[in-house]
Amino acid sequence: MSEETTSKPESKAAYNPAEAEAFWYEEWQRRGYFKGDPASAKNPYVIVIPPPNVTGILTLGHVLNNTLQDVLIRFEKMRGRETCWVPGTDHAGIATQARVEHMLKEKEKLTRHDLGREKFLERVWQWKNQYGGTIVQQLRRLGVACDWERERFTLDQGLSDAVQEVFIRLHKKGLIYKGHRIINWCPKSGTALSNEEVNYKETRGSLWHFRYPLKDGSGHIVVATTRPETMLGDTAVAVNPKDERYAALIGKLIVLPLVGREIPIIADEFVDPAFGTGAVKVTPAHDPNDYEMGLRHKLPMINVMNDDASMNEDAGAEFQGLDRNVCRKKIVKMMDAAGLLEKIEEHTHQVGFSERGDVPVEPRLSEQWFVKMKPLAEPALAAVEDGRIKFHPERWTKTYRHWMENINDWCISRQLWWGHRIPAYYCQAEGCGEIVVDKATPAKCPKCGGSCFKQDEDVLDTWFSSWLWPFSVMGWPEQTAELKKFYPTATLVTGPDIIFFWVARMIMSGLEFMGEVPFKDVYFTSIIRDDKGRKLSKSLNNSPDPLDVMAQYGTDALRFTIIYIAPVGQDIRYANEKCEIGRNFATKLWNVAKFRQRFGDLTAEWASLDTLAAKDLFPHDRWILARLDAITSGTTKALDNFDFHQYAHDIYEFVWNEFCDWYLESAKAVLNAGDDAAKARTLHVFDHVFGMILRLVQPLMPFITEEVAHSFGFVTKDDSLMLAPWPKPFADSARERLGATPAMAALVQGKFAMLSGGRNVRANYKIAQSTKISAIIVPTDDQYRQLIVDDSVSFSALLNAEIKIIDASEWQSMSSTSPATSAVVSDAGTMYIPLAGLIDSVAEVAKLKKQKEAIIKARDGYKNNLAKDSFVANAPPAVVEMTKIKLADSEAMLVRVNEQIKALE
RNA sequence: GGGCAAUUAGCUCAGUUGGUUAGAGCACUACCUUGACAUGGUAGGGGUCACAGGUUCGAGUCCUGUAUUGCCCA
Repeated sequence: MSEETTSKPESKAAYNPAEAEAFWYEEWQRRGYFKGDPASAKNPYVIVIPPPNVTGILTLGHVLNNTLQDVLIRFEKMRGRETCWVPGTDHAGIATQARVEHMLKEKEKLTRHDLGREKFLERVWQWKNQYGGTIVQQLRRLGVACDWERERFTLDQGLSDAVQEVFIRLHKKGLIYKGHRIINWCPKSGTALSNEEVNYKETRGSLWHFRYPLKDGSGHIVVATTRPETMLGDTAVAVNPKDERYAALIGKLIVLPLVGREIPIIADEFVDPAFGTGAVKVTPAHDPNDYEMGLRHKLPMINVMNDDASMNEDAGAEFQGLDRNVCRKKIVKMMDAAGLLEKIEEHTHQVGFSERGDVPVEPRLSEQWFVKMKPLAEPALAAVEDGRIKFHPERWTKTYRHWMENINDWCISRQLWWGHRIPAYYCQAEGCGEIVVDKATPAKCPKCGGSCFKQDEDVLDTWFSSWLWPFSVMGWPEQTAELKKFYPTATLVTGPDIIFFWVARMIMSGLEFMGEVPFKDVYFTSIIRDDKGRKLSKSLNNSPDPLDVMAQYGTDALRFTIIYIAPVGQDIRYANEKCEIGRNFATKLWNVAKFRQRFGDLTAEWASLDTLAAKDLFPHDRWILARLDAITSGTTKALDNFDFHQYAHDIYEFVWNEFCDWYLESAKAVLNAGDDAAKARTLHVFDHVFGMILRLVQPLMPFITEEVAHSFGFVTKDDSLMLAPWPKPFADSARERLGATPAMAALVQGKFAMLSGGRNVRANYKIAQSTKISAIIVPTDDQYRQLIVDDSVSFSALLNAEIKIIDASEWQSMSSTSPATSAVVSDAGTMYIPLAGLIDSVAEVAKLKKQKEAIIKARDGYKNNLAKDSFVANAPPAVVEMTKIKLADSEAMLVRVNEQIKALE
């Protein structure tokens, strides 16, 4: 360790996150703490990272997602599991290719076609090697415990082998096929897309009503369309067979305007008589529904567009070469001129946009490779339905089920160069047309014996490699030690936006190729928005750079904050200023350390409480131990249930509002005033609780906890908090021996309430905190009496008061002669604070009367309940019992309040 | 059109299988630089839990409907 990071906290004014972060991350890595050992005998706990795009830079989404994974890994490591978190990136076909193409155009005025495939790919690899590591470097800044030696890239040799193997196996099984289908074409990227890569957006457009003249001259039929340019590819007009308006026209021919083609009027159930005119033009090569109709009615399918969405020669000489939008305007103009434009309606409809290009996709008929999904989907759906895989929050199973039950075949070919090239080879012999799917160019055509082959030009969808990620990163198809030990993985943490793209498909491929689910739990993260609820985006400039945030507030602060503010299953509203929560919390921990530093070295046996028993301890000691016990159970349960929000809140509340506000201040009094034995026992309890707090916080704030643990000797120099065992709740016997029971904790809390009441009096009468007051306490019963007596050192200090503990009869005789007092009536007893000359009787009476009203209201509630037979009969006995106690307590308190009111009036 | 969520303090959110007088952070008010911490402390103000019905001894919590908002799918 360096001088800087081992220096004692007291030597620094404030915690310096940057130093600790840089030092410890290196150190953890150097010591090999992130490595997962497949030879370990321990029960494995494995996560594969959702591989970020190699083009990506760190966003808040990554911060959230990876912090969650890191919390789980660190938590499970402390619980004794053999943890392994496999990192990596994906090659992001379209995005990366577009990036490099853009760069080439800007800098060298070249297109990829100018360079040719091979040279272009060289340039992409060059780019990848230079810039592609950005995000994984940035991830390290976040402190993630990834096993970097296992870092993978989807275009690595091993992963590419897996892709090939899978393609060949599925093809052999008949689950991969090549066919003509209507696909979503992205004119900007120049490639086919899968259905999942299309986002539907509500778009204001027009509904054009065109008159299509009947061939026999008997009139016309009016069709409505949102895409006039596609009329050039129309091969029919369809009406609903039940639609009486058109019954007589079915079977007649139409002369397609501007084109002159004769097309039939057909009847098809699909047509909605209520939409538009009830008659629709049918363009089978440019619309999925029309395509289906085309198949049913054996219509010709005429593709009228080029790859860039300009019109092709089949659109007719007059339109060839026009962009689809230009063509649209021209068609409308010409139809209008011909008197065939009946009307134009405003029309809002859903238009599919390319996820990548953000331009409207063009549905068109095209020959592509597809995966047949139904046979893969069925077992994948079953795995989630029967609980082999659990989704958190559970409701996402519905989304999953709906998609799985309505699944379409997956278009996997992309007209790109950057990616896994499809392992299909076409026999070039004249008239043969054989396609061979294999790992390498075949030597001989099985059909014609020819030896000249050409490999398919296209590459595979990036998700076609990502869906193998949980096992391809472990070396599949080789049967490696990693695969045996680490598959299936434990938990997947990802965003619900890729449930179809990735999660569902990984489940399919895991079951298909490994025969086992790829993970057991899937935690779906929240989506991060800005504080106004808008999505984070570059164009809105509302997307903070996490590196800046970490520099400003500290990595631990950002990690803590993002988990702390993440609502359960809802979107996160993020603003940089919220990181103050995490920063302040880190500072709080740091200051606890600074405080503790003043009282010497760590208690040697801090980790064990075996030498302590209730009789040695102050009530406030027993209280903090009881609270630690509860918080240990609570945080463990929260993490077991992926309730990260609960975990962060529990630990925050405990540290701040219980440990610091009450325990530390109580202990301070003993440490400043008590005897040596009491001081030693207090430090023992303090150190135990603080040590356990550091362990409980470690998964969430690994840097500051490690730093503090080392500076105090909670861990030895060569050890780490990362390797410390996760705290366990007390055994029943220990809880009893220490007297650290929930019942005890409740009594001590009653004492604290009395103290708050006393402080309230001080505040109301503006008595300076430095002014010592006196307080006469009449405890409610012996239990409270003993407790206040035992804690009198801290009690006096916390109120800065000289206290006198007496019983009710003593007070009776005292009160007649003593000066006016302010009274605090609480569960623990009544505290009288003499305020000679200061007392404001009117205000005192008002305060007491307000309290009286509240007590009466509560008491009546209890009374009414108990008066009802139905309540006593139906409510659980424990509730009835508690109500009786509350009734008795409130009546007793009412008596005390009344007495005091009487005394003042 | 179908589905999923959400609606609790000025703002952002908790609130476990229905059971004490509904909580936290931020913001707000007053006081306080006290030997851990002003990135702080103490005390305090602030909510008819979206609305309307219903079930129940008891509803923020369960059911039905309505309104508003967001997301997903077609």
